[in-house]
Amino acid sequence: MVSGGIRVLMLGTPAFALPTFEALIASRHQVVGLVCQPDRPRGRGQKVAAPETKRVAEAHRIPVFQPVRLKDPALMEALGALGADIGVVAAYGRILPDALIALPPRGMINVHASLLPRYRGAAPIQRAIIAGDDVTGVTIMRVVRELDAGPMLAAAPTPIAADMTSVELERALAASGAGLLVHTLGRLADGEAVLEIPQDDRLATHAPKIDRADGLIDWSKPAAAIHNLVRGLHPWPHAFTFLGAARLILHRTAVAGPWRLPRPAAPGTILNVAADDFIVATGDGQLRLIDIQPEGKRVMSIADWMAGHPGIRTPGFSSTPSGFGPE
RNA sequence: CGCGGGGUGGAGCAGUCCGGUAGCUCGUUGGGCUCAUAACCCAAAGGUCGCAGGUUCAAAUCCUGCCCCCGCAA
Repeated sequence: MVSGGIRVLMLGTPAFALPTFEALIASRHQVVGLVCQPDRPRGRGQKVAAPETKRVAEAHRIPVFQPVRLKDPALMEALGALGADIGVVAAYGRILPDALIALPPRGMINVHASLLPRYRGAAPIQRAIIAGDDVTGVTIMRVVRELDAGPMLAAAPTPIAADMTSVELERALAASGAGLLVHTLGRLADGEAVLEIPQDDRLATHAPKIDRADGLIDWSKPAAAIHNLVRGLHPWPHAFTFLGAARLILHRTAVAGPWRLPRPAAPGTILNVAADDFIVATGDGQLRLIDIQPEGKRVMSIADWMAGHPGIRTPGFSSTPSGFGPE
């Protein structure tokens, strides 16, 4: 049973890589090293923080490499000395040079958080939610030169619940991916013939990295699209809008109604403020706000916020800060 | 020393510039009204104004130091 384990080089940086990393450590295989991004200043006050995977590696006394430059002969030599049979990549965060991909004799396999060839790229989880998909998944594929384009060894679907946020979906996919990866790796290690299905490039879509600016709400879009943006960008970087000059982050919303309006309302108009109801007009349908966060404040329910802002109606929400005071 | 906002009854806020009885909305509790209600009316409870020191007859408010929360930027 303990026989047949192989030597694995892990490449992964953030939380998404953790379940896979830990599953490998717990498996019959031997993790001989971790490659992750360098410690970087993060958060307020520019404190330097270590990647999540690094802490786990240190706890298990696994050698850690945090190269700034990947095309470094000394690095190649050091990694080569580990004698890994295969490389496992999970959200490492950079494109790998050919020499590194070719370093382990059995190549490298990758855990990707989408059903390829859809959502190749950096932000497949968020993009799937923003698009309103009701199913996504994980794919195990071979690492090739082109980003996320290698032949597929295994895949598993995961449903996206109606109000799921990115952090919740990420947890589900990370767990699913870890199981699938270890299973697939086991078959490879046992010398089983694993079918490698080429991706149909014609069906490929891209999931570019998320940017803060992606969070700016366009109220002329349908309520459902805005709701999807809010949960797709939760917990980072969050969807936001402006009320007067103040920036407001939307944490939780719901598609409301649709109520019939006595007359058409401009997108961003505050339609209804009741005891526990706050409805905003969009380009198509209405959006209910549930939890918000004013700039400089902590997250609060819309009811709490209304308690301190009685009678808020105008000027409604907009995509740019306006100088006019709401009261 | 990256930039900035904030800490005031349980919650959200005003008051701070220009020191002088601590206020608003919501919630809670009791009562009333109502067929009824998250609605309305009346009343009550509930606060060391983040912490420490200083100035002053007097500090939420001015001065000094510190702690905590958050947005932006990375």
